[in-house]
Amino acid sequence: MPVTISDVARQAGVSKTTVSRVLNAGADVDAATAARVREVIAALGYVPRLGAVQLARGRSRTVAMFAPSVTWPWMGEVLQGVADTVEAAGYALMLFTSGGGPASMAHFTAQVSARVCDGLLAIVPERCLPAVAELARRGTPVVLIDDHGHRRPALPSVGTTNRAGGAQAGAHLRAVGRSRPLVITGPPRFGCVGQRLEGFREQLPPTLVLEGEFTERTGRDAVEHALAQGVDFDAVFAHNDQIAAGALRALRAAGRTVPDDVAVVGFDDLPMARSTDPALTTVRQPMREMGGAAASLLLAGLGGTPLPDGSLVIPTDLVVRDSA
Amino acid sequence: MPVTISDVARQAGVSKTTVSRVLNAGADVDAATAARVREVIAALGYVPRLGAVQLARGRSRTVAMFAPSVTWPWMGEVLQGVADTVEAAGYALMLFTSGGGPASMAHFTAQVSARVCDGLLAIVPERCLPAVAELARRGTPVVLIDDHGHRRPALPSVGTTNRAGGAQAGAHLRAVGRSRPLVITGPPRFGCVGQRLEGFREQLPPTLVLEGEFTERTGRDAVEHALAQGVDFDAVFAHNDQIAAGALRALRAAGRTVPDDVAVVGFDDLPMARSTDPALTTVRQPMREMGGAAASLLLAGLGGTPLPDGSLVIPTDLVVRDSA
DNA sequence: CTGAAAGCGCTTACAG
DNA sequence: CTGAAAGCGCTTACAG
Repeated sequence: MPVTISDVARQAGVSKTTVSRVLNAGADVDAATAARVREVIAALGYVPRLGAVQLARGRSRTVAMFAPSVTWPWMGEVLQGVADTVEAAGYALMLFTSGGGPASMAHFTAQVSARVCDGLLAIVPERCLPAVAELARRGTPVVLIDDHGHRRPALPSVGTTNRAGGAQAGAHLRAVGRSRPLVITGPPRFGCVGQRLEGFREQLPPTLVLEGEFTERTGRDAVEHALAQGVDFDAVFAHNDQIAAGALRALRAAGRTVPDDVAVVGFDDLPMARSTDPALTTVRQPMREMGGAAASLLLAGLGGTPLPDGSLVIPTDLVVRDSA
Repeated sequence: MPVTISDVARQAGVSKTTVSRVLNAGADVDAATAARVREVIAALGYVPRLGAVQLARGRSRTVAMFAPSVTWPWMGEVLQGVADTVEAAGYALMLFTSGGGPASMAHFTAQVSARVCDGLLAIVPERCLPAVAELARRGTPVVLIDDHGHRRPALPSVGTTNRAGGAQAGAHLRAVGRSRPLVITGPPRFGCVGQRLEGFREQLPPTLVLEGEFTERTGRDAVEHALAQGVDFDAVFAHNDQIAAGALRALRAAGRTVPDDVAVVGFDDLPMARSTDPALTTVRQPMREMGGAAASLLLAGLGGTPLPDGSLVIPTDLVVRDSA
C-alpha cells in the first residue's frame, strides 16, 4: 500500500536506479529527468523507507543511549545534550533504561547485538560495566558518560573534574573566611566522592566528614547530628545539591543563619539550586555539555575519527549565589 | 565480516529457511537438526540483524516518543513510564525532541515518515499538533500524552483530571478551615489552567486570582504583590509545585507561618515537593502512569486492538503533607 | 546520462 | 520435516 521506489520509477518512466540517484543527489542526472522524478515523488508523497536504506547501506544512522534511570534530576540535561547533538547530525536516538532490572539489561544488549544502532552512549552503573564492555569488544563503538568518576573506564569516556570541583568549593569557603567546614558526602563506593573530598581537603581541612546518601534526608540528618554533638562548624560542603538543601533546612530549623553563621556549598547545580532559600552556591557539573561532547565524540568515531583512548574531561565551575 | 544467517546455514549444513525456523521457533523442526543449528548459532555468536528482520516482516517493533524538552521536571517520570512499558513489550524506544526548533521538528517528521517506527507517542505543544495530526493521517498510529488539557485532541490521548484536581485542592483547603484563598495560575493559554481554576472555584471561591508563568519566580512575585496590596488571604492554591515553592519562600520572608497563617497547596507532586519547608501538600499528577498507559494503548493498537476515540483519563490525587 | 542485475540479511508462501 | 525461490525496499558496482 505505501508507495515505494518502484512506484515512483514506473510513474516517472525511469529505472529505480535513476530514482535512487535523484534521491541521493550524488551522480549527475539529466535535469529534465530529475525534475520529472521529483514531481512524481512529490505527487505520490514518496518517502524512502529508512529501514531499507539502512539495510542496503549497512549502517543504521542510529545512536543508542543507555541510562540506569531517566528520572534522576540531572539526567534530563545529559539526555538533552545527547539528543540535540545526535539530531543535528541527522542520526536517530534510541533510548534504553535499566529500570526493569536484569530483563531490561537483556533487552538492551539484545537490541545492540542485533545492530539496531551504529554506536552507543552509556551512563553505566559499575555492575553493568562488563556487559557494556562486551558489546564494545564485539564491535559496537561506545562512549561512556562517567557520572561517578570511575577509576579506569577502559573505554572512551567523558567525565568532569570532581577533584578540581571539590577544590573550588574549598577555595571559595576559605576565601569567604571559613575555617571549620563540615563535609557531607555521598556513598564512598562512588569514585567521585573520594575525588571531591580530596580536592576539598587540599584547600580546607574538614572539621568533620559525614557519609550518607545523595539525598536531602542525609543533609538534614547530618547537620542535626553535628549540631547535637556540639560540633563547631562554620561551613558545609555538601556532595550534591539535594544534600545541601537538607542542610539548609536543618540549619534554619536550628536557628542558624546562612551564610552568616554557616556558609553552604553544594555540587551539581540542579535547577532547584536557584530556588533554595537562600539560593545555593554550588559547583556546577556540566551535564548537558557532557552529553553533547560524548555524542560528538561518538559521531566523529562513526565518521572515521578514531575514538580517544582515555577520558575527555569537561571542567566544573563554581556558581556563587547567596548561601556562601 | 559479521556472521549472517547464511554462515549459520552453511556451517550447520541446512538451508537458511531452516535456520530461520529454529530462530523463530514457529514451525516444527527435527529436534536433532534444531539442536545442531543452535550449536552453530552459539558457536558463531550469531545474532540476526534486526534491520533485516524488520524489512522482511514489514514492521520495526519500534515506538517513537516525541517530547518538546526532556529537561522539564516531570518529563523524566513520563519517559520512564513509557520506557518501561515499551521495553516490556520487546519494542525499542526512539526519542525525539523539539529542542532545536523547526529543524528538530523537520528531523522528527522525516524519520517518522520514513517509517522508522510502528507508532508514535507524543507530548505536543499546541503549535506542533497539526504536524503530528498529519503523521497520523498518513497512517502512523499516534497516542497523545496530554499535559495541558487540550480541548479536543482529535487523536487518542491520555490525560489527567485537571478539573477534579483543582476541586481536590479547594475541598482540602475548605476542610482545613480556609475561606480566603489566593490562586496563582500558569498561563491561561493552557487548557489545564482554566480547568484547575474551575474545579477549585466549585469548592472554594478565590479571594484573588493572579496569573503568571509556571515558575518559582511567579510564586514569589504573586505573594509579594498580594501582601503589598494588603490582600487578606489565608491560603494559596498554586498551579504547580514550583509556583508553590516560590510562594512558600515569599511567605517565610514576610514572616507568615505555613500552614498556620497561610495554607499552601501545589500541583504536580514533583520530587522537590517532599523537601520544601514545610513539605508541600499537593495534587499529584500521575505522570509515570500516564506515560505507561499511553504506551500500553499504543502497543495494543499495534497489536490490532482499535485505538480508543477519546481520551483515557487517569485521576489526580491529593497528597497531604505539612503545608496545608 | 541511464539501466539491468546483484546484493544487503532476513522471512514466507509454495512445493515436495 | 525441509529447501529453492521470491520478496521486503532500497543501493551500488558494472556496462553501456
